[in-house]
Amino acid sequence: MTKRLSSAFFARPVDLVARELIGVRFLVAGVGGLIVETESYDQSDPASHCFQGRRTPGNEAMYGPPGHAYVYRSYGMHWCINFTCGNGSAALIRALEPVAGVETMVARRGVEDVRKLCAGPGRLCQALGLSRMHDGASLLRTPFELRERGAPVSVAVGVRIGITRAVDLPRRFGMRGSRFLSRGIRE
DNA sequence: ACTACGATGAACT
DNA sequence: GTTCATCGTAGTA
Repeated sequence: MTKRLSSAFFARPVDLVARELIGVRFLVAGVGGLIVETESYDQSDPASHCFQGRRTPGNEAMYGPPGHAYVYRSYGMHWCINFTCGNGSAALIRALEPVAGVETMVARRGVEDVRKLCAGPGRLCQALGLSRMHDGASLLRTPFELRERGAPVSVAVGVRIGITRAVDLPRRFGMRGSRFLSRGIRE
């Protein structure tokens, strides 16, 4: 088994962390898979919840220590999870390649197609059972398990999805050739 | 109290 | 590729 990620992994520039998260094994209570798609956000980014140091009751976790979960509700109905990297920055986890607990994920999602279990931030959170109760929790402790990638991967960089501000920034990272992305990467 | 708006997903052509 | 249902959150008053 590969090594667990340390808090130092997250205490670095968010673009680097988001890139290096590709291929990392991410489990919640034993259910999950390999991270194949991320996006980065920080205070300088007009598309970020923390743009220019903006603070709301909901985004406090992004100003907390690196290596914690920032879970927010999207469109009033989906949950999305970010890994905090300090100082109002975080990497949004957008898609996983399902590896462990596939039956559990199928039951939670109500779909059979493995490619649709974790392809998208909302789907991924539903499949892993993530919600507001995980907001602010440390990623280094139970129920989370994050392990270094076992083999090198090729990372594609493109523009982000589903935002209306700063649409041209190259802050989306994906595992090149993966069939489990929420969408193809536009490089 | 009232309103506007999504870091989406599902269904559809 | 496209449309659109849906509702919590945050901003305004």
